Amino acid sequence: MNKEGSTISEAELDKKTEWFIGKCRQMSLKVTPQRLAVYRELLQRDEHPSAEMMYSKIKRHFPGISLDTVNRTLKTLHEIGAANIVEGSGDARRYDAGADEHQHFKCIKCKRIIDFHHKPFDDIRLPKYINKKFKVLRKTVYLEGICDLCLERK
Amino acid sequence: MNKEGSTISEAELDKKTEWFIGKCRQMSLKVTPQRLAVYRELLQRDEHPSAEMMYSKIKRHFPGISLDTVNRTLKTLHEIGAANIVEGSGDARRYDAGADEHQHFKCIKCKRIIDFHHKPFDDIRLPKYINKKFKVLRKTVYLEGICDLCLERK
DNA sequence: TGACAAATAGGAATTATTACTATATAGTTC
DNA sequence: GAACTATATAGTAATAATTCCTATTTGTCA
Repeated sequence: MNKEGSTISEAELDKKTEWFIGKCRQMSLKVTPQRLAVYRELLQRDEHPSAEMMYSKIKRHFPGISLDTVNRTLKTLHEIGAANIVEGSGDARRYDAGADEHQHFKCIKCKRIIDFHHKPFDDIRLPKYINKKFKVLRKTVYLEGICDLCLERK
Repeated sequence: MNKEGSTISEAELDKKTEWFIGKCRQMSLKVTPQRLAVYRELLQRDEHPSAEMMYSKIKRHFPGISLDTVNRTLKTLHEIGAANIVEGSGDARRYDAGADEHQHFKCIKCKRIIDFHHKPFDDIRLPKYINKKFKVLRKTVYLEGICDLCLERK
């Protein structure tokens, strides 16, 4: 691993950048320096940054960029499949009364969270090295997608 | 299921309430009407409400309550094990460059998100009724706990 | 009942995210 | 390669989510 959390080689970086430029063209998105900067920065991070983290990093090499641009660009990257949003993140905190074991499906349209229970998921086994390194307080199978109601509506 | 998403009987509600009161005493937390109201409301919801959703609901029967109290109370309920926070929710949106398949471990202290990869998790099979009802775009095994660095620091 | 620690209301402050708008620019056309 | 046009950007304002602050109130226990 290189410095500052980077996990990618120069060659790999260039290859991905080229792919990204092609993808933008294909989607009729303009290849702006800002977009390139955001994408290339994200490629070099393995810490799952927030928009704010990305912003403060990119600003060093690209002083004029705005936070809104970083936000918009990350959203755009996600839409064209050049970035993932870490599951569950980015919406208001949600609670439940902690009843029996169950798993969650979250609708990305209406933000509804629906319980389901599939017994085999109750006892997924973690690899030893995980339990050795971290104190795991919670493990679950988590689904995201479009719920039945939003599918109809569509 | 009863009206308005309630899934719990009167008897069950009273039983849980009693347990909750005992738990508060045990933890030297005062049993305030607000706390009871929040807990009992949460028990009657199966929609995984946010603080805001809880607030607007509770206010109907408890006009004076403040949003901050609902927020604080939900946090307290979580601390004593009377409520769960839905995995991942409540923090800023986080991105990654969408490389190879992997799973996430999130540290609840420092909010760091760490990748790990356990091959068996790549092909967990969902029950048929899920795929039938929802369009699942994403499935993952998600862990939460305390990371190695925070364990040391402690 | 009285004393005290803890909890609350209400508002202010912070943080995260999105919206708005005038300006700038990538990509295309000629 | 100059001009055009739709898109993207910077900067700021607005909104949303959450937490902090403080004076006041209220459970709890002696």
